[in-house]
Amino acid sequence: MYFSLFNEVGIINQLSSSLLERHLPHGLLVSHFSVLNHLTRLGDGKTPLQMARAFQVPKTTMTHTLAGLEKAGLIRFVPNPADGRSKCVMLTEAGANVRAEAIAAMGPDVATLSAVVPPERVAAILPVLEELRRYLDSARDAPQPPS
Amino acid sequence: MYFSLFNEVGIINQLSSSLLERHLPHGLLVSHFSVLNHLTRLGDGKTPLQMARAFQVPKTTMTHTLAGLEKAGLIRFVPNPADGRSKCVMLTEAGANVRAEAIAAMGPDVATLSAVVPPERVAAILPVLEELRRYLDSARDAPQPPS
DNA sequence: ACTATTTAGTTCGACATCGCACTATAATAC
DNA sequence: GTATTATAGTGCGATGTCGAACTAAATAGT
Repeated sequence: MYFSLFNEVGIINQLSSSLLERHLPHGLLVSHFSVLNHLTRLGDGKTPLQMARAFQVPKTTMTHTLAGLEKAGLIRFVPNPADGRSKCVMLTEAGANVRAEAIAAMGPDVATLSAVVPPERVAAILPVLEELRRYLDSARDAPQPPS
Repeated sequence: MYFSLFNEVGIINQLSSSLLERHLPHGLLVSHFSVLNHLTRLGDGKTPLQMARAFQVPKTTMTHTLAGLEKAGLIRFVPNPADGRSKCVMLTEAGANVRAEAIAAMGPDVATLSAVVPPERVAAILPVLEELRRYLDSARDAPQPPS
């Protein structure tokens, strides 16, 4: 049954990604949107490594994603005053706008979705998913116990 | 909140994939395992296109995945007697063994997981996820992913 | 103070995914 | 029966992801 669970999760991830990307400016992926969203909700000034950890992706992936966002003018880097090796990621106005527009563009879809799968049900499954994620996260670096 | 949902789903997908791949022979990915699993549970003799649709992936992706499995000797192709353009995917003994061994190797992990997130809770959220998937699938209208 | 180790970030290479264009076969039209 | 259209699968190119090795800066050990 756990296989079915992971199977569903995989397909939902695929479908939701492509659905979201349809509402983003050309060339922007979910990974880019997620970063913009993160910076908006939790405030900018984070370092790339912090964000890599937040998204559970390798830092090389974050480097790549941030490079794309900077090239598009949606974020900019400032040196980290507390650490010469590091940078701080700052959201630009263009970046905030792109995020806001994407969310607005998704409004109708979310509305339709919430009619099919009401928020209560989502709220009901979220804690389970979070727990699942925490377990998987903890099992990520811990090899299977000796048997 | 739906964003959080998709975010969790994305991370869970990532983590569960790498966890599963740790128990697969070197070079085999989740996509390969999923195909072996599918052929075992639903019977072999399916065409590549049928499988592409079942997994919601473009057919080019399925071509690639199946090529890898054939190269590893885990499946083999036979011509489709009903359609000269098509093939049938057959599971080999080696393929069935690899699947069985991977599942056995995951046993302890699944056991640990089921202690943290008991089967009842998984059973409770699966229908919601399935409904979510059905909606997303139906909303995937204009473009042509598979087929 | 000086060296060793750790850490932030990048570069590079490997590879999975996927869209587009193409071939071959089947189904349909007329 | 031939021409048109639709379908199954593949080759190719572009791109995202990620591991390994690298550079530079910070911290720990002595």
